[in-house]
Amino acid sequence: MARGVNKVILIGNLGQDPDTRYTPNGNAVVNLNLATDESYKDRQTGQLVPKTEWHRVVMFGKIAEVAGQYLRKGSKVYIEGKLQTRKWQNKEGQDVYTTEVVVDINGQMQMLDSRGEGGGANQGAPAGRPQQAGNAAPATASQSGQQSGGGSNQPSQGSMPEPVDDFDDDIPF
Amino acid sequence: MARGVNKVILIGNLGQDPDTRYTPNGNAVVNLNLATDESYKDRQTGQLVPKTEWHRVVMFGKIAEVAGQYLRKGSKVYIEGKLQTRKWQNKEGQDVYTTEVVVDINGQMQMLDSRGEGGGANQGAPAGRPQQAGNAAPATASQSGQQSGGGSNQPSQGSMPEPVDDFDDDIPF
Amino acid sequence: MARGVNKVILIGNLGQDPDTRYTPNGNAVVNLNLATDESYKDRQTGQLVPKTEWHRVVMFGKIAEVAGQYLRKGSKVYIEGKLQTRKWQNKEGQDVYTTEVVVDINGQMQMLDSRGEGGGANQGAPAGRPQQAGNAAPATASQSGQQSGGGSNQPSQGSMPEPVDDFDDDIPF
Amino acid sequence: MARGVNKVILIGNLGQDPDTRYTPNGNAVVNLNLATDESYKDRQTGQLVPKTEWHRVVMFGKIAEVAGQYLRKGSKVYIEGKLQTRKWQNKEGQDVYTTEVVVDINGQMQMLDSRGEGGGANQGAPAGRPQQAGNAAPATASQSGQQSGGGSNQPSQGSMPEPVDDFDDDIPF
DNA sequence: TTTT
DNA sequence: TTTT
Repeated sequence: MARGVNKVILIGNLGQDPDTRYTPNGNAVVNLNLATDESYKDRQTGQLVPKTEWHRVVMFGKIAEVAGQYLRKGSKVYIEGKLQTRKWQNKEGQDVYTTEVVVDINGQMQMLDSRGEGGGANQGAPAGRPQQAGNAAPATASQSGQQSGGGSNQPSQGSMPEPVDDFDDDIPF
Repeated sequence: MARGVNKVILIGNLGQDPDTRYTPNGNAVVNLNLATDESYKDRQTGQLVPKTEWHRVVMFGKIAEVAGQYLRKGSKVYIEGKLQTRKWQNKEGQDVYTTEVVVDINGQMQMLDSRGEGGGANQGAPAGRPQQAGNAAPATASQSGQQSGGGSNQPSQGSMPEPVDDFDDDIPF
Repeated sequence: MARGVNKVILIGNLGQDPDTRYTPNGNAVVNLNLATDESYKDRQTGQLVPKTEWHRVVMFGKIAEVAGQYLRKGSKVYIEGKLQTRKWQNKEGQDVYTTEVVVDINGQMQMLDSRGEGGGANQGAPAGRPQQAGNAAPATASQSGQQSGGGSNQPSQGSMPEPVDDFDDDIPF
Repeated sequence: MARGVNKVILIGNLGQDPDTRYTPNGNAVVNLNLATDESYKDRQTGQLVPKTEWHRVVMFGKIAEVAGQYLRKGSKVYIEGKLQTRKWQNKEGQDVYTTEVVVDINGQMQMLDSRGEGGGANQGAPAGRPQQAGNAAPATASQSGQQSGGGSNQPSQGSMPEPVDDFDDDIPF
């Protein structure tokens, strides 16, 4: 239930292969960087200037499993989720805020690489939506009705992947 | 034009009165903090736990003018915008990233306090949508077709309000 | 699961009290007429002309129960659903198509009459969101995770309310 | 401007090549049939049953031109528009209502066949987004800020393509 | 009438 | 920091 609406809809491409982890309960958690492109007219030159916006996306549950298995660097994807800002401490002990698009049991994902390669897939890893039998990937994943054992759509601080250790420096985004 | 989709839809309440500024060209820029509420069931206790998400919203152009004039602390509002992450330096010279919901010429706003007071309005400032003549506020503002002089929908770094000076400490969010 | 995206988002007011029925399984089905207003500039006169669009909304499950109980004629509401076109026969045996916004287990509803009356409520029926204890209505209803007994989100022709009988003439919309 | 929100977001495939026409002012008007797929679990059999929903889409202005030029039968596309129900008379003089998704100056379109053929393109007509120079199609089209000469986003009855003549029988949808 |  |  929610008093208010908090909805994000993105269509973009993955900057890297998705990062898949698992909670202690065995629930998949996938982190993505998604690029959405836009171009605007420069006031001075009148030129059309391309501008890429990067989005940090976190997926839980069944959608995370599908995303981790079938999305690859360059994959085009539709996602629907909600905005969430997380507070954490960097090495200097300072508060840092990271805003993410959370795709949980109420979210949606749809792979949009229906025809051909996902682009830039690593060493034989499946990209886009492979056609071979026994590996049929759903183009869309929604989690409504799912009984996600660990309540992954509202993870407590403790069950979330620790963000600080995942990066080389203080800036996680 | 855009290659990709980057859309945010929020319904929430303002945490404070909006902060209105003007670019050198005289275009209004309004900053809001918007709360969206959600509640989730705690795994341990089974209790319904309320959870508030705060969103930093930046409005440009005509929508900004309407928002600055009619929205107040507590006002309920629908907004449609896009995600944008800004990079800036804090006092220690460290990179800091702030994600905002940008409501520009392509965005939309709708005031939802149609019946009665907006709540918490300061010293005589109009709140909600007052019915008296001569002060008729549009409940909705969209900017499509607007010829926003300063190109406010793609502000260069230079024309944006300097974020660092606006706060008492390093954390702008 | 879905291959494709089919999403409708509306904020509008009810033209009449909601029409609540029940399936043989006891699941609530609510029909609403929702008005969204828009104004456009007339080419000839340059005048701003108001234009109201009416939407036929059908709600299932828990959302339907909440809607039937708390929404009234004039109530302002946010809904999220999907488009669905139904084919039926009128008295002359001709095929007629009716497009509806279906709010089922994947949809969302949020009442937006938080302050004051919902407007036009009939004889003591609760309108908007009444404050009195024992009658606390959720402002928002989402159905994710709900185990809707009768599978009300994909009703077979047989379990749906018969559309023809509900109206005085052939035109159900 | 709008008092209310009326938004439709679809990702689907075209059932046929788009139907392009022009208003007396020379503005393009494109009609599409868009399929969105969904599957639901049958109550009796427990089987996953596929279900296709067909949407009638009408595009105006620049988006219509791009759509008419680059979309083809089978093309996958993202569109954002608004719901509109039109009333007209069939041959028997009866009122008929047709609900369409209108993509005008406030709408958006994004072609999603970025990699490879659009599928089913007719005799050499460009499908999907062809890569060859001199034929570069924008993957996305938005019309905000556009000064559409004929006010195509709010067409009067008179300037719209006459629906009755376009079909073999009384049912246009 | 599409798509996988 | 909001709202119910």
